[in-house]
Amino acid sequence: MKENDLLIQTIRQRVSLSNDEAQILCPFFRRKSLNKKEKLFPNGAVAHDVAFVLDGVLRVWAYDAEGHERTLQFAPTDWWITDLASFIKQTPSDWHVEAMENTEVLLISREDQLKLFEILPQLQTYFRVITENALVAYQQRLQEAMGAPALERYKAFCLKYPTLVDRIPQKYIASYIGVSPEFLSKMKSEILRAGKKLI
Amino acid sequence: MKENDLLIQTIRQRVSLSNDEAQILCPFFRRKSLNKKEKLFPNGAVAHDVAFVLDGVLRVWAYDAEGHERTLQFAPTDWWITDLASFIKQTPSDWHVEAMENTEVLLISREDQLKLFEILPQLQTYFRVITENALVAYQQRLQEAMGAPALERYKAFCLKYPTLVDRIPQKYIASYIGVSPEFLSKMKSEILRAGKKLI
DNA sequence: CGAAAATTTGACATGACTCAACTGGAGTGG
DNA sequence: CCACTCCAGTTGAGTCATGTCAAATTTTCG
Repeated sequence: MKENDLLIQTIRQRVSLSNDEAQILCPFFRRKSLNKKEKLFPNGAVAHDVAFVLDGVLRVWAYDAEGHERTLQFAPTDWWITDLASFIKQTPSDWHVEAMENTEVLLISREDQLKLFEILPQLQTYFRVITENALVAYQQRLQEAMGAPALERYKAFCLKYPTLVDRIPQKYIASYIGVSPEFLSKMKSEILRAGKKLI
Repeated sequence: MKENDLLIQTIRQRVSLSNDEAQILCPFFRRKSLNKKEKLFPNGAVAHDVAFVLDGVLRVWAYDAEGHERTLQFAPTDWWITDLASFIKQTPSDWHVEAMENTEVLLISREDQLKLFEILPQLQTYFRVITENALVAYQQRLQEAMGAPALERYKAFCLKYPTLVDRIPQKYIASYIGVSPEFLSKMKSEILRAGKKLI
């Protein structure tokens, strides 16, 4: 049960959960290992599960109208991730959920998640709260995407994902903040040339 | 209680609610009228309440880095709206929630909402589900904002808010899709000139 | 009817993209 | 341990989508 410690601990940051309740919860989750570049589910399949990252990094992405990769989200340790639209409606997915490194996750299916909400009401509270917070984060990011210049969006990324900035290839950061890899490179060299500190 | 019918009916589209339960729920809501241009709460105050629109239209907006208005969301009849970040944390608000017409709403405070979740668990389910759906909508919109040209975003707006397209001033649509009012005007005349149908 | 607001239009400016060439590491196999 | 390849990153020239500013026009509404 060692591997579930992180999960329990993370949930307990938001709602109370007795040891007995934790024992009820654990069997609902399955552990899975993904190799670098491996996907959580095949292209176009239904996202049956939501993943809780134990170690490694996952990334959700899709091609845009011009055929470029656009990254919706990164998920390092103790983040939840899936194709939410596919997961909540159990319809074919539009997004790829892909490991950027060898990654360990815990999985729970939508069906089991809804069962769990019946058995442990505070789990529904937990997911309601993290969904509310995620919604706020997307609102802010949309505001940035529409109103802030690319350099500001890069700074915001560096603040939000400090552990990833020097860990993942830069082109994926570009695809997250919504600029071409070339332009991100130019912005960075501009920062250096001006001798400015980023934050 | 006539005025609460729309609320009950809207909730019943997602979760079951007996007549007795509906009677429990109603007293938690207060009715309020807003005049055109009136705000739901003063600039910078805490968003104590979330609003359910009975009639009229509300709009959530803020100034971006360059001092332009950016519209996050419109809420016509039977939509929920507030400054979510302020509402869930009960911290001072960054966004303005403003009536675009004379508008009737039902309000419930965060405190009462959380109480209600204890009394009627399916209400928590209801809000979890609509929050999940809102999150998916923001993910799609972010993907559009980053990857799709302005004309596509305008078309998407017309599909999402068909009742608003010819009801609200065009400059607010521009501030929602993230372009200048001038550029939206130019796109529209381009569509006409080309004789193309929008959808 | 008249004033204020919204929209349109045009000339010009610019941030960000494309394409192509080049540089530099990281891994691999001989 | 070298040579080769492959990907990521950099740089530059040219282009395009969208923004800015200002003026003209239309619509809204008191």
